[in-house]
Amino acid sequence: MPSRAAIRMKHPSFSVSVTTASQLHDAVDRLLPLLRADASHASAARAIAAAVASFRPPSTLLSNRILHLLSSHPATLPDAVALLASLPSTDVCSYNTLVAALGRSSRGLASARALFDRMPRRDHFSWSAVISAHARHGQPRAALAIYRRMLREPGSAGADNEFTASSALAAATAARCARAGRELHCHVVRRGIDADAVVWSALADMYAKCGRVDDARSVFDRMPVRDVVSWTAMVERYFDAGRDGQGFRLFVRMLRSGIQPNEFTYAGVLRACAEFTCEKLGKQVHGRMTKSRAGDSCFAESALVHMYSKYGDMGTAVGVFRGMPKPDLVSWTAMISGYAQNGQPDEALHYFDMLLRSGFRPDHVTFVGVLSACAHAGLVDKGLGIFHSIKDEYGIEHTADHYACVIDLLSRSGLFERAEEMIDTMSVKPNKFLWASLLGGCRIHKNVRLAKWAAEALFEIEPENPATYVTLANIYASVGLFDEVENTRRIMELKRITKMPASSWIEAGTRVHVFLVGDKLHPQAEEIYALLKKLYLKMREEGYVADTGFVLHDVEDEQKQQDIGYHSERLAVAFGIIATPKGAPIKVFKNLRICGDCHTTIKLISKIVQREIIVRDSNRFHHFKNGSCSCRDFW
DNA sequence: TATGCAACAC
Repeated sequence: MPSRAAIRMKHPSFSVSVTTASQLHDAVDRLLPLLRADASHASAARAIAAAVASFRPPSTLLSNRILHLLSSHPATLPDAVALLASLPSTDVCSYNTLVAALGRSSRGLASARALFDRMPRRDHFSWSAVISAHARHGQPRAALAIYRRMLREPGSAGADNEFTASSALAAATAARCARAGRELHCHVVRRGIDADAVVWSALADMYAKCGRVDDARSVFDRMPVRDVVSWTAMVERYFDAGRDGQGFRLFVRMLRSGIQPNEFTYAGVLRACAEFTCEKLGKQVHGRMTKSRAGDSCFAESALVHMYSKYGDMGTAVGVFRGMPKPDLVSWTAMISGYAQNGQPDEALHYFDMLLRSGFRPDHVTFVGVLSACAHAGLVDKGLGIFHSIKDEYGIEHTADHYACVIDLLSRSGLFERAEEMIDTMSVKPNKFLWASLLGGCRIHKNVRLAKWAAEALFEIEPENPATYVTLANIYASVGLFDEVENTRRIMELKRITKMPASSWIEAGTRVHVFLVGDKLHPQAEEIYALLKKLYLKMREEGYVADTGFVLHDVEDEQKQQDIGYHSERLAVAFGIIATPKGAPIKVFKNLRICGDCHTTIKLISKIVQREIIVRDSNRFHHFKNGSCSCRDFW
């Protein structure tokens, strides 16, 4: 006699009417993907679960299916746990499903472990699930210990396969433990489970993330099979190591090998294009992505939004965003941060409002974007209001990054007492961004006392960073404390800290042209210098006087003007005027922060030559147009 | 059940 029950239910997006077991199976199949995507189907799942519970005689198969269904969303996980406890007999599979589901979130980790320990019998599936759960949620050492326990345990020999090995490798990777990784490498070779693409991928990734990119590459080269994951991972690791040339070359080889990049590949390559400012390449990759299915993914498209923001091209960024059928929180956040960095705080706040109206819950990264928009715009009250709402309204704990944004906001606006008070009373440890923000504010407002405090904290955190010394020296120079300037320089020399040379670059034609201060190496150097001279004459007619407070050395004024007159960003801008068509915008990138006098000068140049000039320095964009800058001189 | 995983601030 087959089991029978009558279920009839109607939910907004799910209605079902079943009487037989096979119809019930179908219903579970339909409901599973719905519930996975959306908690609103939880009640439908519970209703089906209740119906199955009343089946007579009880069916183990059906119970397992329901267990599977309830495990597929965090909202119904507790129901799954209760169901498992109520079942008269449970097989390994039911346990496994639940251990894996619990282990997906860090909150469920402890319960997953407890359940795993209670299991009467375990197979490779159970071990693998519990090892990777620990590796994923910050307990990689525990994961490795569980793997070792597995190897010791009698009767678990069959569990030592490619699944458990790759879970253990992921744990070694997360622990950044090359020693454990090497041991695992030997182990898989000895056991002969090294014919699997996933194991090889995990091996290569382990070496790369432990800082041995070349070892990773030699593993990669020896792989018997390479799939899209192995290629993507290897390309990514080159980018992580700052070896962009090798990364891009490997990406091209991947394409030539006929491997179709997926959304992860594209996202990674686009991020690298943004980071290494390869605008032409980025656009080519965009074009290629659009033609492939991977281009429809939110994942890849958010990376596009981010990339165009980093190029200072918010027009294209917003175009990509509007074309997205279903932007997610990351996409929205990318838009907000993009507008913030490009000096359009009103747009950033507008997008924040729209995000809220679309029903998204902002996360801590979203707030970094929103707060930095307020900071760049000097919106003190608005920014402080949002800062407090993070905790009071959204129940998110303030992170050190949030504090850094607010300190940025206060100190840019010269509100040093409030900044000091906040630093003294904040609930988390100030990070380097916070101190760097304070130092930056002190630079604007020439606050020597707090600058010393910030610099000292930075010397503790990152003693090797030349930027701290240079900024501090510039602050001393700006108030005429030249003994202190000399002192700072001496300390730098003593500690053998060398300034990162300032450089600017611009893409023109098929090349990237790089300039250093006073650089005459460019083939068109003569033309560039002649143009600058001509521009300076025009500027002087308009009453411009060089602001020499920004030069580090205490030298004769005339010499200062010489140095400042040929800063790398000016050379690049001048070259841009020569090398790009009349009226076209000029886009320059600089590795350090733009100098104050260059800022003034480029404003004037934008007016004289009637061109939009975009300068992206180490921390934000300046859009110069007709004599003014998008940052409203507030930087 | 295992590998690769987008957005943030100086």
